[in-house]
Amino acid sequence: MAHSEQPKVRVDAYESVFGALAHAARRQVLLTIYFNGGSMTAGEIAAIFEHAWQTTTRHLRVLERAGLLTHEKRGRKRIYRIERKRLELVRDWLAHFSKNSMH
Amino acid sequence: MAHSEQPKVRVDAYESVFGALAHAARRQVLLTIYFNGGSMTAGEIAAIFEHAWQTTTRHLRVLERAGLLTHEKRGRKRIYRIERKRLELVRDWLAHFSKNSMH
DNA sequence: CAGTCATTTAGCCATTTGGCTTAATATTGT
DNA sequence: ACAATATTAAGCCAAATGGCTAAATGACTG
Repeated sequence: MAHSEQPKVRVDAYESVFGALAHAARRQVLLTIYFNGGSMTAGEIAAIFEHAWQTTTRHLRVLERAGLLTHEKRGRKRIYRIERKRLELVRDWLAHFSKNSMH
Repeated sequence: MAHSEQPKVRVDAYESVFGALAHAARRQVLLTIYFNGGSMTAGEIAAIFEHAWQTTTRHLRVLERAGLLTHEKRGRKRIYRIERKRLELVRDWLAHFSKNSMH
């Protein structure tokens, strides 16, 4: 019966999104996918880094848990897509500092 | 001779700012200071949390290193002030995802 | 089916983080 | 000077993070 579960969900959303953005490699992943048209395979993404593939896989998982990426299987490839909408959560948080309440 | 030292500075800026925002307590500090008119003493800030003061001091240090806070001594108190301008760095980063380059 | 390709999962390990407690410092009031 | 106040600094420790390597999965190819 629609008992507000929303707030906690939201809070955790901030937690996971800000957490995900806290690593340079993950920010880089988002930018790269975006400038590549919005989606890329795991392999293409991994190729932009020097560190081991598996490390990138881990970053992708973090980004996905945060809702910033989704993936879709296409044969033996996995295509990751950026969820631009999810980034708005950051913008929303920043907006608090513009509501010029009482200054 | 103005050899571009700017880029690295900028990159580290993203690193420290996003890093600082990755912890709920630190986001809370910023919001609280902001809604308190932009500045608060260390004690007032510490009072909003259940954990030990010293832990808050640590968070304040992180926020300050990131340029999101500055402080000023006033007798035995330390007044922390939010640097709203610094938050624009986040907005700037997000802006990359609006430049509808090639989509 | 055996082999290769694309990718993830699992598990190890060093480093960082974020609590805590116990000093230390600096400023003010008596 | 002495005690009290406001606050940071230092150092300990458990937990989280982010690398790595080795193994597993799942799809395609001959």
